[in-house]
Amino acid sequence: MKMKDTKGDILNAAERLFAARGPHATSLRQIISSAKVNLAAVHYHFGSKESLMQAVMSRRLVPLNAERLALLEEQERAHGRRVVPLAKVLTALVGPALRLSRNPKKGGVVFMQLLGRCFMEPDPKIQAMLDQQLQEVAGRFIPALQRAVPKLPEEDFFWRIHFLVGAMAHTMADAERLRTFSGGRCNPDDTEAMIDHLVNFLSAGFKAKSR
Amino acid sequence: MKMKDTKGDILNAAERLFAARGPHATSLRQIISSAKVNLAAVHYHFGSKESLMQAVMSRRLVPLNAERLALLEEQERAHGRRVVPLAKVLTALVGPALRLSRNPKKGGVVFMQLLGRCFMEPDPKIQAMLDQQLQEVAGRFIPALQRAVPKLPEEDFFWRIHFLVGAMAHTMADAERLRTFSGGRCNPDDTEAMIDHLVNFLSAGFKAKSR
DNA sequence: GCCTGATTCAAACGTACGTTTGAATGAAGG
DNA sequence: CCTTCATTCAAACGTACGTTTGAATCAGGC
Repeated sequence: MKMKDTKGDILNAAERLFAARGPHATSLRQIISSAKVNLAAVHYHFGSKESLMQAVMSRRLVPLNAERLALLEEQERAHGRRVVPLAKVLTALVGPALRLSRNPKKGGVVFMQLLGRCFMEPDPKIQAMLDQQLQEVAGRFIPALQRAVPKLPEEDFFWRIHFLVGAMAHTMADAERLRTFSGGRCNPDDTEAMIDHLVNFLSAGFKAKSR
Repeated sequence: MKMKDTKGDILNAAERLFAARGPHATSLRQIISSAKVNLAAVHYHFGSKESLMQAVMSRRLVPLNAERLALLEEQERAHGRRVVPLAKVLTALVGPALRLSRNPKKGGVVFMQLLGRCFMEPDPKIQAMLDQQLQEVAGRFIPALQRAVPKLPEEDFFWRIHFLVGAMAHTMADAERLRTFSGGRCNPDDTEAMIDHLVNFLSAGFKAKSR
């Protein structure tokens, strides 16, 4: 009855270390030392460091993106033929990602940080992987957002999507920094407050008059 | 009359490669090969890879931050005892950084990208360096921003600073991505338009009613 | 009890890294 | 001309990396 879950142990250790130091700055030897498994086990189970990274991301991203799409569909169902309000769409998009920090079974704050970092990662391999994972989400959310701000010129609209991604990624990657920076006035552990602040900020930004 | 500027060549090559692949993923050998200098020259002139990185950043950041402070002071002088409007403060903060891309003598889009990446860098050494370089700017701009939105509760205020940093950093690090993502509708080469879009977005976000 | 296939393991592979060394080079001063 | 000092250079240092290998271990089926 050993039941040692080598594969899962590697995934968990890799997730934690990738998030803390970045994928490039994390070595396989650090991972296997933390997971207490043999070095060759990584290549046996995953094939390469790059495939391991992909597995780390997929494990969490697939359900996360499914949740985003489900929330959006729920809103669209609830609103029938009417347009889903901007704040509802934004909440369906950023809520599941930020809420990760409240769910240790899904990686908790650790994976949230890793996901935030990946948005900023220069490595084209990681970029391609992320783009692929986000393709469906983008395809569904962009039209929904556009319907929510129908009078906004397309150029403004895409700039604001860009700012949205930046604000969201930075919040995911480094919410903890805000605690000290704000002198304790902000508490990143209060996830729902964090979501409200972000959605509130983004909503106002999206609704700004174009110039 | 050789006049070869080894030190400058290294700085330029390092800046370009650090920005393109990230400091951690760039090796000294890639840098010296691009700069066409000897490997030992890096340690002769800079001492270590880390010091080189610091030199790369300081060369641009010192004048950049000076420009930010000068613009802010100019606004404060122009407005006398009245409060400097939010958009003016934001422009003084993000304008000089985004305008880098128009000034090849100051590193152009290359350094802008590197600076954006550094905000997201996990490496504590880089974080400490950035914090130190930004200390004076933060100390001057935060009160100015706070005066510009005096009715905003402090908790909201600091969250929005956080979102501001994320949107700005992402815009600096990856404005080019928006060109393809928007299907050509957005043109990151038009720096002044980029600044307007960002300031417009951030202003609306900062002015949003607290909930 | 042995065979089979999946898993674990210690050891080594070749490569690339940041850094150091010590000699060669080159211009300036006496 | 010789010394001096800063700079450049080729070569090597030791270390760490991702990956591969082949044998050891283990479980379950016949």
